[in-house]
Amino acid sequence: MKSTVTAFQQRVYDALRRVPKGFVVTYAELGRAIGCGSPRAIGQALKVNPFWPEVPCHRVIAAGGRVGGFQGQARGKAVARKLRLLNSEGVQFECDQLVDVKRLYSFKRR
DNA sequence: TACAAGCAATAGT
DNA sequence: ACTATTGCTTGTA
Repeated sequence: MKSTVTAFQQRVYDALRRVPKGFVVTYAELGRAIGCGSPRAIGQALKVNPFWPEVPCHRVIAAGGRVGGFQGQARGKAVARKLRLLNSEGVQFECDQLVDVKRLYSFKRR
């Protein structure tokens, strides 16, 4: 199978690459950055993630500071690994929730 | 080409 | 807590 990267995925990866290390971004913000109102589409694109680890999908979290899912698992070890990765980058989580909301990155359009 | 099903969510009730 | 909505991808006919 050939990895078919669509324009939408390109946008998602491009926006995600803009996120600096130690920061996280929510599906809503990311979707807003690429002009998409459906975070599920983003999850679909991140699930394939042909640009790993260049595209840090583990930096994408759900709204409200929740963790969300990872690698196709909305709950499980994969999510625990995601928390561990983020914790290693300086983002602290507690009870599957973001501790420092300031770690949330916002896409500023200008 | 057309239709149907699925996905790491969010918002509203 | 549950249901409805939403945008995109993939597979089958």
